[in-house]
Amino acid sequence: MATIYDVASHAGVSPKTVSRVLNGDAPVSKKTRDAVTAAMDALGYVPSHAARSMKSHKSGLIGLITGAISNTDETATQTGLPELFIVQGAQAVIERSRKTLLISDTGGRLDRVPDLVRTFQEHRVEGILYVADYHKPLELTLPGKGIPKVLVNCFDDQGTPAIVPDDEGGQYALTKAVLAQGHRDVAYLTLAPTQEATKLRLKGFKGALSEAGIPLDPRLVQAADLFGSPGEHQLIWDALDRFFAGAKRPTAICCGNDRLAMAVYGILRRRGISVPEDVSVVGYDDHRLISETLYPALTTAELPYSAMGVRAAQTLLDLLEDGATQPSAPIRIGGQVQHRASLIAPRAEDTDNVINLKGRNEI
Amino acid sequence: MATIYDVASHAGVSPKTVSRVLNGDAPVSKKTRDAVTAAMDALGYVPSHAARSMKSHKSGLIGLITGAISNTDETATQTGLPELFIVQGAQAVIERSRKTLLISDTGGRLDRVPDLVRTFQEHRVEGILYVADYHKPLELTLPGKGIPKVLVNCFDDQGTPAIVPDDEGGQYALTKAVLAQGHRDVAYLTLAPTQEATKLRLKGFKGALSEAGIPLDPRLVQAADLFGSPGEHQLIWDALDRFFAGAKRPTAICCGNDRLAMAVYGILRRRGISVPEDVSVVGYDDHRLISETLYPALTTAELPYSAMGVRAAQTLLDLLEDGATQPSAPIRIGGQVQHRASLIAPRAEDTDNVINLKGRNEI
DNA sequence: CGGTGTCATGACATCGGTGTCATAGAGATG
DNA sequence: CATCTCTATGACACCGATGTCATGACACCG
Repeated sequence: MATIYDVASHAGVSPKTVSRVLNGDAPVSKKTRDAVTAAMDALGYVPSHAARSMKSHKSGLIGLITGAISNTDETATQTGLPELFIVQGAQAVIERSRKTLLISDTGGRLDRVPDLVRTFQEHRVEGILYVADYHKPLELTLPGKGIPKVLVNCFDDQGTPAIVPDDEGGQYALTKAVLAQGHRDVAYLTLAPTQEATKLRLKGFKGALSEAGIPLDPRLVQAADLFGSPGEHQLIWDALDRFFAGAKRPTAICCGNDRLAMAVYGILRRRGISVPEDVSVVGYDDHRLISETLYPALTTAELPYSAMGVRAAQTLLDLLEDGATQPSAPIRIGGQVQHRASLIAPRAEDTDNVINLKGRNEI
Repeated sequence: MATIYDVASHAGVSPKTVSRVLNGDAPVSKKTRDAVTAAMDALGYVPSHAARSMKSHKSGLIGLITGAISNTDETATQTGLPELFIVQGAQAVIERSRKTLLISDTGGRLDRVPDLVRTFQEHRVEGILYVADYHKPLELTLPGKGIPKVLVNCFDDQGTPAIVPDDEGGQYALTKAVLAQGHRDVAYLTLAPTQEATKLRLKGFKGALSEAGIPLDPRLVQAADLFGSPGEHQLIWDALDRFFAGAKRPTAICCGNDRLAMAVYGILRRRGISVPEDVSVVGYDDHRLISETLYPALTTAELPYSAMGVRAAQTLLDLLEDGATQPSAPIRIGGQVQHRASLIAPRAEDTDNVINLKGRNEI
């Protein structure tokens, strides 16, 4: 590979002059510049990042740690939308700022994080983005003291800058959209109750109900997420059994994510219940591969992963410019409700019922 | 950040001795080694990759170009399985060889490839993996003359090493599995006819049919892929209309990918046809988010993206060791047929029919 | 006891750029 | 024409590692 010295002698100038042409940081006569440029082309010269960053003490690298890239089939916790979309958003921003993203993954094994950070340190990354596979508290202490960091989809209690989805607000808005269609008996098939998202979304769900003056029927809230493992279909059957066991059958079902909604579609069909005529179904994530392809297309709340990635990268870049930072609460990113064919108004008899209720409540 | 000089003076030895401790390439007395190690710990020393690679002329970096990471929502050509899984496989292998993967993405725009390669060259990557989003001919000439490259999911006519899926073999095996259940009237809802995968799989489909002595009914082969765009559901309706228009209705439907199968499930339900009792459905890709979650779970052929990534990385590493390489044909990677609930034997009357036919053919 | 080999260590140059400072000319000015 | 600015360029050191070669301290040998 050609060096700046090769270019210099080829063009009959000093290496420093070549450097000046490269960086445009000092006047160079047009004649010299042309000669240098021609030499660079002729030799196929590309400057060495290593030499540059060594002198400048700036690597121009941002490290990103994720589990997405090698969620091995074994550990595959396909909770919802792949973190990949977060990486997308971050990549776009980082690249625009003329830095390079160094992506590493844990392969699903947290104990590999120190190694990855070590590699980042060898490369002298200027900052680190740590991306979790779903909204959760940070499960470890990140090494790499002194390197600015931004957490994405997770948060710690040290005040490290963190970007998380607004689960409560998203479920609230989605539930409002369901109620706006006239539904009053709304079931909620949640993800695992231990998950951060479940707790927050349940809050949003309850908030929307109570605001509409609808008491929460505990029978209509069931958990049914096994991360896609074999027993899950059975779990959903059972949950639906409970939903439809009572006198007042739900006219709409909220699902913990689009993946659950996909399973619910199939199971409802098997039970002779059609979507959306008999019961409306909504998901969460707006995993478009699912939500747009399902028939009927799925109404869902956007999990704004791409926007979160963008925001995280911006936050990190700001942090790199400003230097110090004070602890702050996680930044919550909101998403849109995507209204599609799976959500319609309940049948007339139910609607009447609802209108009566409504009347009663409001008078 | 501490340097080797800091460590040296802290330990009271020369920088070169610190280097020896780091690399273990020359004898160092235990006492000295302990002092150096202690100094490194005390200072939090991490060697500089830049300085090392400058001296050694080896970057230890492998570049990977993909479109996966920022398939913007606009261009989102969600044809099947995300290339992500290819990246996974490659990452695992590269990491095991103590190299670092530098991942860049085109953001769906091919014209950015030269920039990315340029960045790779600045970092002096030792090799490049180019990953296409679906099986296709390479659409551009890759810059970066002299850098060993391996194509994944695509191929050129220059004999560049390439790793592609065995689409023909996969569809052949899958179709055989369908026929083995006793189906004789099998429809095929293909992806866009221009796609490499469509051509190859159709070959496999036809091969399996003809081997079973079943003539191909052209009416039972329809294309219906719009990459998930809005008009697609209608397209599938129409294709299914044609399938069920004739006297002999298909008892099984092969779909171009799992995503199409997901849409087909919904549309069949709407038409009052149950899966798998009335008609069996199979997909392609084994996109487990879909195939395992759909109810009933989907029989499908594995698109071995992870294995392809592994093979590609290995091929590249071999190439780096051996040096020169002679042009070769693309390496085809086969996948397994995943038998799940969506494929069962056709109803008795059809089976009788089949048995008759079979009898006729065999006698 | 001098010669020789081994072990442990250090001095110094080098990789490919860039920052600092010096300097040769070309014009401008008085 | 001497002096003063600029402009354009080069010499040289340095960033943080490591390869090469040299050397001091012993131990061993005859």
